Amino acid sequence: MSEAVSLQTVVGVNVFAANCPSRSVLDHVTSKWGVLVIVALSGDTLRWGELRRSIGGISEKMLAQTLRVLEADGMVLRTVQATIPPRVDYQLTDRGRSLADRLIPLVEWVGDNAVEIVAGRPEAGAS
Amino acid sequence: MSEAVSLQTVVGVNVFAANCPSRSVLDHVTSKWGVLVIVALSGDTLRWGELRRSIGGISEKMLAQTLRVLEADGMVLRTVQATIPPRVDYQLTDRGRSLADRLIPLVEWVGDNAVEIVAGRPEAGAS
DNA sequence: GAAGGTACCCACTATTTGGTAAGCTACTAA
DNA sequence: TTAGTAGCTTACCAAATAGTGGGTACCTTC
Repeated sequence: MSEAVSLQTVVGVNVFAANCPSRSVLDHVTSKWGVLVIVALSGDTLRWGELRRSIGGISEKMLAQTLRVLEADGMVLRTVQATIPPRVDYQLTDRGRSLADRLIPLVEWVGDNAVEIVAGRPEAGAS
Repeated sequence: MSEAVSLQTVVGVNVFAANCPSRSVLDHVTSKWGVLVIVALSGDTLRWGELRRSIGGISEKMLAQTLRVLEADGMVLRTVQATIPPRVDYQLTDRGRSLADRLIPLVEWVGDNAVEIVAGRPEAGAS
């Protein structure tokens, strides 16, 4: 059990504790849409509409909600230009970029292994 | 936009496409309890009860459900010994271990940054 | 004989998450 | 005049997720 224990010891807070506030952070950074938003912004600054179009299947509601959470956690910076039509830019903060460095390998892993994993799943109604 | 585009190009499938099957894999590996189970098992094999006790706050139902999903995706291996009382061991497969290699840096990042992030959040009911 | 441990499953309920569709402001183009 | 654009917000509803409490089987300990 050496490794798992050392993990809990090394980090400042214990993610394995039920009431640890880090749990909320973990939930945000591993949320369904949060991951994709962070990775999408890892390339460069995107406008609202660009973000919406680049993340297939996201609804406006979910995009807005996800961006608000990520902004509150200091991962994403929102810049409004009061022009007509309005222009709103989203970019990663330093913190967001350091998070993206951890998320990109994960997303790449999913991309590399997804086909195999899906193909290997037992069928739901197998006899 | 070079980086974000190259990310989509490099991986075999496009995680940004709405109907891509990789989305389900992404959902599983970033699920609330899935992350903690994988990381907990990264140290070594654990029994059902050990797993339950080491992940604070998880219910039996959620642990069972999470383990079934991870087993179906080939991340976790379940070994039953038909002794009395029954003994069931859970361990990572090779695939699970390679996933853990991507998840541990993320969880460590959360552990290192959680305090700062939580402290910096705007207060909900600020005047 | 009652209680406890192990590793679950099942039904029911509650909470959270997510989707759909509409509306909003202020403009421009047809 | 109507439609369209940009970037949202709100209300309503469906679905997924999560918790509770019970039951199971078989044995050991009190």
